[in-house]
Amino acid sequence: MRPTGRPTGRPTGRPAGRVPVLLPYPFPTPFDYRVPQGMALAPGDIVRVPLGRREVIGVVWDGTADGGVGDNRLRPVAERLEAPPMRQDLRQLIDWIASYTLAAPGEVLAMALRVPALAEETARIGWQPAPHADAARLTPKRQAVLDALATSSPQSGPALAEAACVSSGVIRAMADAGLLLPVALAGTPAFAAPDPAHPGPILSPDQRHAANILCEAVSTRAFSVTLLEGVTGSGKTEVYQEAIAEALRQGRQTLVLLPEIALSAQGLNRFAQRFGVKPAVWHSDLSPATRRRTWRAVNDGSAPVVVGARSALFLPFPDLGLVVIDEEHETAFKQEDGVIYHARDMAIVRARLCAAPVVLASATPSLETIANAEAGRYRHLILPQRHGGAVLPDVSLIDLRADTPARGDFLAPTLIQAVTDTLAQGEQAMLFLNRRGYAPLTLCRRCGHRVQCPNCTAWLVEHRARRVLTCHHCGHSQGIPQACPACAAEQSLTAVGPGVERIVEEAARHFPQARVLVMASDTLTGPDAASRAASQITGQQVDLIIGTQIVAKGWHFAHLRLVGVVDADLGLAGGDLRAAERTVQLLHQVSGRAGREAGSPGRVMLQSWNPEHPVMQSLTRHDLAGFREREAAERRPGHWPPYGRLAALIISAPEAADADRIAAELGRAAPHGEGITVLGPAPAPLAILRGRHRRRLLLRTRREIAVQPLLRAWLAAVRVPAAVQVDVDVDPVSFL
DNA sequence: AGCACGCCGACT
DNA sequence: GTCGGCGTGCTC
Repeated sequence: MRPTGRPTGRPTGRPAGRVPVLLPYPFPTPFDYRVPQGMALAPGDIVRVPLGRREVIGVVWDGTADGGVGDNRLRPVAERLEAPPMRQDLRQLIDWIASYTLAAPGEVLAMALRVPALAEETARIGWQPAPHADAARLTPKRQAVLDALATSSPQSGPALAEAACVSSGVIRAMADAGLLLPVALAGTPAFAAPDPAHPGPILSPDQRHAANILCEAVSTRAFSVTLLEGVTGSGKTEVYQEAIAEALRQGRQTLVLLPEIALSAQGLNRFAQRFGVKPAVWHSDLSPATRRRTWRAVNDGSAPVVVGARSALFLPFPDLGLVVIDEEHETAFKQEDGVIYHARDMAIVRARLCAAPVVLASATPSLETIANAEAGRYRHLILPQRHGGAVLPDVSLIDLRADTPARGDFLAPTLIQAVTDTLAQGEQAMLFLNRRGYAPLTLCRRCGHRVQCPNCTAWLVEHRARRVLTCHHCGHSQGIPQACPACAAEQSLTAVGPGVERIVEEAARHFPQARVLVMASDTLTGPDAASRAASQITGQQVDLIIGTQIVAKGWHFAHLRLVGVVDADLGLAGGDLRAAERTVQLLHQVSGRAGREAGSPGRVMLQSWNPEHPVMQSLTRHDLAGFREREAAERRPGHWPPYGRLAALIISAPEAADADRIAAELGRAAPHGEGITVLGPAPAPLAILRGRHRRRLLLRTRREIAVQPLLRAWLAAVRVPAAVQVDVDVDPVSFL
């Protein structure tokens, strides 16, 4: 990554009375406005400006207003808002991301402004009992509300509902009936200050050594990147928490980026154990009020540590002193719609703009990060052992060709026996299958018809519990037909292949006494649901966990002894560039859930039809280094990432012919030269998505050749009609 | 992104 | 004869 074409530094000579204003819309450049007499404006100021026949919010931008529009067409800035200005590093980050991803700067700005922080803080409303309330005849629930208020000061609606164990509807009804009166509450509570001196866990010598190096990086107050690599259970979190402690001692802020689903109470509790309080959190589930409060606390520095998902990248830190990216290899950091960007890479850019050190933590670092470490661009720290004497789980393969599941089953006899034994010993087991629903394919036994999505090139997935067939790409959903839609045969449709729901059904047959918990993204919506599930598991209210890939993410389940992977080959099927890498990472992470306690090693069993595959072999031998070398050897000669650069063009249109025509034109206009290769155009693997026909082109260059100038020239050479959309994906992760 | 302008089908 | 569909184009 390197900045291309970013406006540099401050303006030198701005024409008097004219400012560039970046608007949160997909215009290619900022618009110029006239500064009215008596209004002083500086870059970063939030302003209201006329646009067409409406007024919109924008940000005074850097650089010279270029006079591309004549003075006579200039319209005046309507108002400078009182909102806190956007600081320079964030403006630079927005320009940088736009330049790198080829998105319009305004689209990137829209992400940074997608915070209700610009709105005035609304007064918080609390409730107190009306004077006559206790004289009225009350239902038990209403009485509980009054009882809760009797012993406390006025409380907000949600807090009161929780205290009285009633739903918010009861509160609302009582307010409507005049039994509760609104009062303004005092200002919002501040975020408690994490205490770096709070007694934390005792670190092993390896951890101490790594922590010291990270603390040194923090106190240097300069940009650097350190890869903290350690097998699952080696205590990476405790190590980077020491770096956070150092940033706190320095009085500077820390951003911890996590994949969304890992933002559960489990991780936050570990933070609380170290620092005495929970950190500020940032994710898509926050209520508008909490978002606003958090945004302001970050902006004024009163939230010293924020743990957040990828959008936390755009928070207004005044003094960022450390960026931690946990589970660095996670593909969830790549945003795939709208502005297509990789939050890990952009967080590194932000850190560089703030002169802050970065810690990348992972048990299975991405090949990109490994290559950066090997090239000396990143420091590389390795935690070689599991912490506290725990040993790595024993990983074995089940050869499905020899140890074949019974007819209609997906679990091999060996795995069934292992689960039975584990449960008999009062310990927990987990079955992992990275596929939601009941069955991925519904097939007519009579005519062979496969039930397809009407909008996408994809089979509909049966969700038996919800009694629907649904598309995992566009969300289309329909009832399960009684007869075959093609040949009208009755009772001929049959479910083919397993999803987690079907494994649940099978588990109920084999392990009838087990208390089963299903963990899938459609059963656990949001960090709160994930937290509840985790506490059920740690509280041993569950014997058998059946889950999709969300079970892989950083959980710590002390009593989990056995992990069975139902279909270890699943991720290898697509055969794209990163299929093997992703499979190793995912299965290694899942395996890491087993037996993290000292003295009780866990077991992992991988069901595979192809146990000789290098991926399977490296997993059983815990030989990630060997796998990386093999993978590097395959990618290096062809200049595939990380030894070269990739960018994808995705052409989509409602009519296949339009997509084909533009794809062909782009193919003819493709850049060429030494070290530049263009593959395609070809139909995308998801040839139709949400009713749009899709074609792909892939640009590959040697590492020293930046793709952005090539892409800009390429796109400028082809006129694209409005019906056709061309999306640019720099550093693609997904090849669908 | 909005919002207008503009050119062809079914309604009071 | 108008209301309204959304295709194309513009907004400093």
